[in-house]
Amino acid sequence: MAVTIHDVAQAAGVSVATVSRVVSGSVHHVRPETRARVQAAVTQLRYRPNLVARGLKQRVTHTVGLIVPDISNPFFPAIARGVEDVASRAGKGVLLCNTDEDLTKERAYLNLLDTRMVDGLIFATVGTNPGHLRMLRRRGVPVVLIARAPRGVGIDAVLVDNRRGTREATEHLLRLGHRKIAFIGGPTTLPDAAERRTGYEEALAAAGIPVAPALIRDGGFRAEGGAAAVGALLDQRVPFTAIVAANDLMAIGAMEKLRRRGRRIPDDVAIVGFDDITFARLVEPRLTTVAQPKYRMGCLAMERLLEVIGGDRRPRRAVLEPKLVVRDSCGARARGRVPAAQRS
Amino acid sequence: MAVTIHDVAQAAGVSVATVSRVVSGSVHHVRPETRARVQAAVTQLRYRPNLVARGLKQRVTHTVGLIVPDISNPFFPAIARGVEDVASRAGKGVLLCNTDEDLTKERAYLNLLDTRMVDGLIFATVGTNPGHLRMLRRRGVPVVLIARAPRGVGIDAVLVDNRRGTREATEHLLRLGHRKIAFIGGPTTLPDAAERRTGYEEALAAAGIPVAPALIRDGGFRAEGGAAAVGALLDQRVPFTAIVAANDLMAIGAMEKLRRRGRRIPDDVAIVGFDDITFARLVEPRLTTVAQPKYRMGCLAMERLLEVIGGDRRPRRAVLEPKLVVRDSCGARARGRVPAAQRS
DNA sequence: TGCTGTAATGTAATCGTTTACAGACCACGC
DNA sequence: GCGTGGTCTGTAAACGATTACATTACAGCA
Repeated sequence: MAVTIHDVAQAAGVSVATVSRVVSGSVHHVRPETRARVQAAVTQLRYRPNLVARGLKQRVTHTVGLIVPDISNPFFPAIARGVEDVASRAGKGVLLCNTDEDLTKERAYLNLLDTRMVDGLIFATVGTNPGHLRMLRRRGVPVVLIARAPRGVGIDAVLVDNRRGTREATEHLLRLGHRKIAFIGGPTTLPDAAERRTGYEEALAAAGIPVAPALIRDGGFRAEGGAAAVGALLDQRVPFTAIVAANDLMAIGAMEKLRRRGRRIPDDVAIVGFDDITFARLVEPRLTTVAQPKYRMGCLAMERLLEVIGGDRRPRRAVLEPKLVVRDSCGARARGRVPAAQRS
Repeated sequence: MAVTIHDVAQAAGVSVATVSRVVSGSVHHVRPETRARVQAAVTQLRYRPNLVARGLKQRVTHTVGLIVPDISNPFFPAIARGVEDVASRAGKGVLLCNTDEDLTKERAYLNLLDTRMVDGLIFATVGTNPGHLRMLRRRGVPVVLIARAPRGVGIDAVLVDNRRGTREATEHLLRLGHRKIAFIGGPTTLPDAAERRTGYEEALAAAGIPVAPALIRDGGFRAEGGAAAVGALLDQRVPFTAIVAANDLMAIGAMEKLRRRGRRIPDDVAIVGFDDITFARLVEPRLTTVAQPKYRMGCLAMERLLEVIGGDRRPRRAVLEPKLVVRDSCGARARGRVPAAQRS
């Protein structure tokens, strides 16, 4: 059915080797006249080399795997987009895998991607337990981790400085006069959730404010979790005037809950998120948040992966600086108003 | 480096054909004893068949292409997730492609996916001009369109009833007493944008209300466009008490703008969106919207694609019913309050 | 003239599978 | 005793490319 290299060879009156040399732009010499004849046949027959066959022979499939917990989590699409943009420019395809942070699925995908002979992997997932990673490393599979990386595994990674992010967010609130700042964190088993909490604690410590366990809650990185955490805070009458949320989803969930309980933002409670997902600037009030350069992280990860595939094997990790984007949810931009903590 | 079928054959003391028969679960008979020997060798050597080689021989790559305009547009991740879930259950991989609705990119991807011998394609993109589609059809590539389908091309598709969606949204506002209802639409070149507008006009017509061109604006399906459209409406002092937006992004942009101009939602202006993206229920007030079953659409499209790949060639299109999700942005749930249009 | 080197092209092996075909073996029925 | 038919297994030819190696032709040179 499809046109093969044999058809072209026959049409041009040459051997398949010659066609291959012309088509794949090999270094070998081909007489200009022959080359022209082959090219004519190629265009006439609309020949396009079969990448599967080529992949089998050359052991390069021009395919990479992108493993995320859940593409419908708003944090990942921008990353995926960055990865795909760079990949497609380099002629590589991106196989999308959702693991739901389920170890079984993750293992299954890893095996699958191996049998598919992908050229490399980008891991933007949590469940990356070092066992897997070490195995991949041993097998020599090019891998780049993104957003999360277990300590002590010598693998390339593109990360942001989580600690610095929450530290700056907390410092911002301190500067605005807040002293009772709650923290809604992610599952503490995740390294980045732990780092974000550390940043918050560091900022408090530097300001000479003791860390109050009652002010620290787990919101599981989900909007509902953020709402629940705030609900508990209010129910237990723990006093607070500001919140640092370890991601935007929880911040938005918290805002919603605060509003239902009659608290105004930022007048009664100031809040800062983390990630800067698309909707951070669409909620009301617009959410002040620590921006992760998600798209750029995706690009960088793919660029690094291309280098690793190209043979560069000295694990490097890029740690990007997060950036505090000040909007309206913390009261800093409300010139006329005075933060709740300073009133009365 | 990698373990091949030859290694297994040697280890088990049989031919590669026998190994293949055991591994691929072919119908051929293999003596239980031999089978056991082979299986032992397989597990001992950790053999896993090379899908590239298998694909070349069987002309099946267990890969499908998913073509979307932009995965970072919040409408698509849920679709992608549905597609991927069903695909992975069927042992197929999903190659993600972003076209930005650019015809050149689209064509490039189509060629690429062809040379990669993908088993089929899911097109969740706008730029689907019938030329492409007809070519695919001619080549016999299994294709399923999702969310958008040009008329008159006999290709499988999974759609929602756009007209009905906006009609119900508009009827809902009419029932609440609104008479001056603005419509913020998408680019009218897109068939679904046109359908949504038609639904709005039908509802007005059925209520005996003339369609006022001044109330109809193009928001380009983007948040900024929604804001701009509302801004223009206000600047030109076109009176309106409610808005139907052809997607949630525009609705959210519009809400933001209304708020900045001092209009309260839903008291001064009621608003209904379309799509029910994740954030529709996170904005304040929570957005009433016409829900598209995005995840299910992804699942259905992939299920249908599997059937088409399996040989079922009679184009079928599934038209799903959208569902109006009533939240707080239209005033229907605010029992104590009276819609602005009925006040004084 | 004959030898050598190089450019241009062809032949065939290879990548790792599947599978058509053939052969070996055995039991069975006549 | 001998064909016949059924299992089981092996051999080798695909799939569609790349590429090591062989071959040819011809120019340059002694």
